[in-house]
Amino acid sequence: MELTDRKKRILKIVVENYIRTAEPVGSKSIAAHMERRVSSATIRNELAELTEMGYLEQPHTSAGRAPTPKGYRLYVDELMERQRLSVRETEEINAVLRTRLKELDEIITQAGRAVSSFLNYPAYVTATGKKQIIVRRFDLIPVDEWNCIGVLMLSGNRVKSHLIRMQLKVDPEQFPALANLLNTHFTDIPAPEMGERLMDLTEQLPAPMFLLLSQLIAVAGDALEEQQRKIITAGSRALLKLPEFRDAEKAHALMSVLSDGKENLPVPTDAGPMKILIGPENVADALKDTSVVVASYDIGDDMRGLVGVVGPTRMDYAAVVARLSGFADGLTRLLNPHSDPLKEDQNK
Amino acid sequence: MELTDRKKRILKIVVENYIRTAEPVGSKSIAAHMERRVSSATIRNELAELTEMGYLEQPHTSAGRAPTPKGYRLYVDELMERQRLSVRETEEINAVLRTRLKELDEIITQAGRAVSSFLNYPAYVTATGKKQIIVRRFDLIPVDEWNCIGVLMLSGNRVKSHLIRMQLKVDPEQFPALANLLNTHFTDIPAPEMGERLMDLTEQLPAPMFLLLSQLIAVAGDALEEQQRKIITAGSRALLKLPEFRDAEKAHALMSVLSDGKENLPVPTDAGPMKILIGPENVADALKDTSVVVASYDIGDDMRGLVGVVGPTRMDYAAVVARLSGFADGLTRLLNPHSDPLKEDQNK
DNA sequence: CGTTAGCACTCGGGAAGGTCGAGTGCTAAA
DNA sequence: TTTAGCACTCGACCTTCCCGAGTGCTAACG
Repeated sequence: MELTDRKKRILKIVVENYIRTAEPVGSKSIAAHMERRVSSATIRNELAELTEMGYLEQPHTSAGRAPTPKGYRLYVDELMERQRLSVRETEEINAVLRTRLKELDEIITQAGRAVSSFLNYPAYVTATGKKQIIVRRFDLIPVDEWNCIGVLMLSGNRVKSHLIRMQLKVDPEQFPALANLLNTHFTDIPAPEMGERLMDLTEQLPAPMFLLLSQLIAVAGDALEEQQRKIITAGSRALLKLPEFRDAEKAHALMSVLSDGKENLPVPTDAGPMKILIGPENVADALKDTSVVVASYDIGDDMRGLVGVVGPTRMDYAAVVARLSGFADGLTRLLNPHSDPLKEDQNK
Repeated sequence: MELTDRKKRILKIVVENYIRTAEPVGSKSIAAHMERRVSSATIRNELAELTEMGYLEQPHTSAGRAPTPKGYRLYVDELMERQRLSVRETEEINAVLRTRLKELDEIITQAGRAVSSFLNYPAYVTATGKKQIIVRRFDLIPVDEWNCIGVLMLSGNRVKSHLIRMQLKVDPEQFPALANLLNTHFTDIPAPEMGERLMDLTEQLPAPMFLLLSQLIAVAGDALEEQQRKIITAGSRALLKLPEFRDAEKAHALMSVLSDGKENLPVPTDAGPMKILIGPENVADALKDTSVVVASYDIGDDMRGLVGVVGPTRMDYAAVVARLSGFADGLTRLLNPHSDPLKEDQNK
C-alpha cells in the first residue's frame, strides 16, 4: 500500500484538526477542508487505508480518526509547514528576555516562565549539557571573623555567591592567601579532582588552614553539583487547561514528574538545534502519553542549555517549534553578546 | 440560645469528621463518636440549634451538616487541641532545613517545598516584612575591563551577586575607588534615597565615573526591589489531591493566583507568631473559599518572614498549626545561630 | 423539661433505559 | 477510481426510577 500525495494531504488535515479540537475528525469535515473537491466516501476509503498503515486510529468504530504517534511523526517530519514568527512576536520574546544582565539562574527561570506563558504548555530549561561545569575563579570577601562571602565564577557565565559561616575564627589578613591558594590549585578542574588536590595538600598546610580550605572546597563542590543538575520548570498548571488533563488524577501524575524535581526525564544530552519526541518515543514512562519539544541554546563557554516544553501528543508542533527556536535564539544572543545583546540582526 | 458544653463537643466532632472525610456528617455517626451515650435524635436537636446559630450548614435538607466559617473559627479558637510534634517529626523538619549554610533565597525556596510536601497543601514563604531591605555593603570584583561582579550584602542575611556588563571600559585600578564611593554614600539607606544621593554627586564626579556609578546603583536598586517583593510558592499541585479541587477549573483558578506571581494576597504584615484566616476572612476574592495559615519566623537583623500554607477551609488546622510552627522555629534557629544552628534545645 | 423512639419525608446519586446524530463500512452504479 | 446510498454502531446526553442516608416532627417517657 502506498502513501500517495492525497493520503498525506488528508493526514495533514486530520492532524491539524485534531490539534485544534482534540476530537476525532470525520470524513465529512475533511472533505470540506480539501481544495480539490472529493466526496466523503472517497475520504473514507483513504482513511481506512491510513488507519491500516498505522498513521491513524479510531477510538471506537463510528468515531472519527485521530493520529497515532506514527502519524504525528510523519506530520512533523514531512508535512508540517515551518511557521515564521511575526516581527511582533520576535520583539515580544526579546523584550521578555532583555533585562539588566543578571545571573544565568535568574535568566533561565524567567525564560522558563515566559516560554510557558507564551505557549501555554509546561516548560523546562536546563543550563547544563553533558559538559562539566568548573570553577573559574574564587573570591573571598571577609565579613567578620566568623563569616565570609565566597564568590565563585563558574564556567558558562555563572556567578554564585554564598555566605559562609566558617568553622574557625579567621584573621582577615589571611583571606588573600586563602583565595590565592584556591585560585592556584582548584580552578579549571572538574569537581572530583578538587578532592584529590585537597588531599595532596594535607601535609603542606597548617591544620587550621587545611580545615578552612576543605570547607570552602566543600561549598564549591555543592555549588557545582547543584548547577550541574539544575533543571527549572514552570507553568505546569497550563496542563489543567487541556481537555486531556481535565481529569485531576492524570494532571497530578504528570505534574509530579515535572514539578521542581531534579532528575528529570527529557533528552538531556541533546545536540541538534531542535528535537521532537512524540509519545512513546520518550524514554520515561510518565511521558509515554505526552510529547516533548526541546531546542538548545548557546550559554557561551562552549556549553549548551536546553529549553523545552511538555504537552499532549496533540501539541501544536508548528507553533511550538517556531516559538521555541525564537527563545533559543534570544537566549543565545543574550548570553553571547558579540555585538550588543538582543539588538537587531535577527534574520537567520 | 446558649452554646452549651455539649454543643461545643458536637461541633468539634463535626469539624473533625468533616476535615477527614470532606463529607457532611450525620447525627448517627456523631452519636457513635460521643463518649456519653446519647441518641441520634438528641444530636439532631442540637444540630438544628447549632445550624440556627450559624455554626453549621446543610448543603441541602436531608444531608448531614458541615461547618460554616464561623464554625471553623470557633473550633480554631476554642475547641482545637494543640498538637505536639513528635520528636521524630521535629527531627525531620530540622533535617530538611539543615544544610550547608546557603543564601537566604535558597533556604526559603527549599523550606517552601518542604512545608508543602510535609503538609500536602500549597505553601508560600516570604522573607520580607514591612521593613525596608537595605544594602549593607558593596563589593566589586573586577573580571575584565568590560565586566565585573557586584556583590551586595543586604540586610537580613542576604547576599546577592551579579555579573555586570559595564557601559564603558574600566581600568581595574579604579574599582577600589568605586567600591569605596558606593560604601561611603550608598549603604544603609532605603532604595529611593539612593537616587537622591546620586543626584547630589552629579557635579562632584567626572562624567564616566558618574555613569558607572549610576549603573551600579540601578543594579542594586533592582536587587532590592526584587528582594522586597519576592514571595516563593511551592507545591500547588497538592491541590489536585483534594476532593474540592477535583474540578480542573477551580484548581486552575486557584493555582493561577498562587503560582510564581509577585503581588500575592495573604497577610503580608503579620505580627503574631501564627495567624489563621478562614474562608471569607481573606481579603482576596480568589481565596474566599480557602483558608490560609501563616507563621512568622525571625530572619535576623530585626526582620521577620512568613511561612504559610493555603488550603480548603476544611484544612486540618491542628496538624498545620503544629508543623508550621515547627518550620518557623527551625528557620528562626537556622538564621539566628546564637548557639550552633539547629542543634538540640528544641523544647518550648 | 430534656431525652428518646418512631415515622413520614426529602433529596442527591447512581443505575437503567431511550433517543439522537455523527460517523462508519459496504455495495452497487457511474 | 469515484461516488451515492444505506444500514449499522456507538458514545453522549436525557429522562426516569429507585435507594438510602439523613432529616424534622410528634408523642411518649422519666
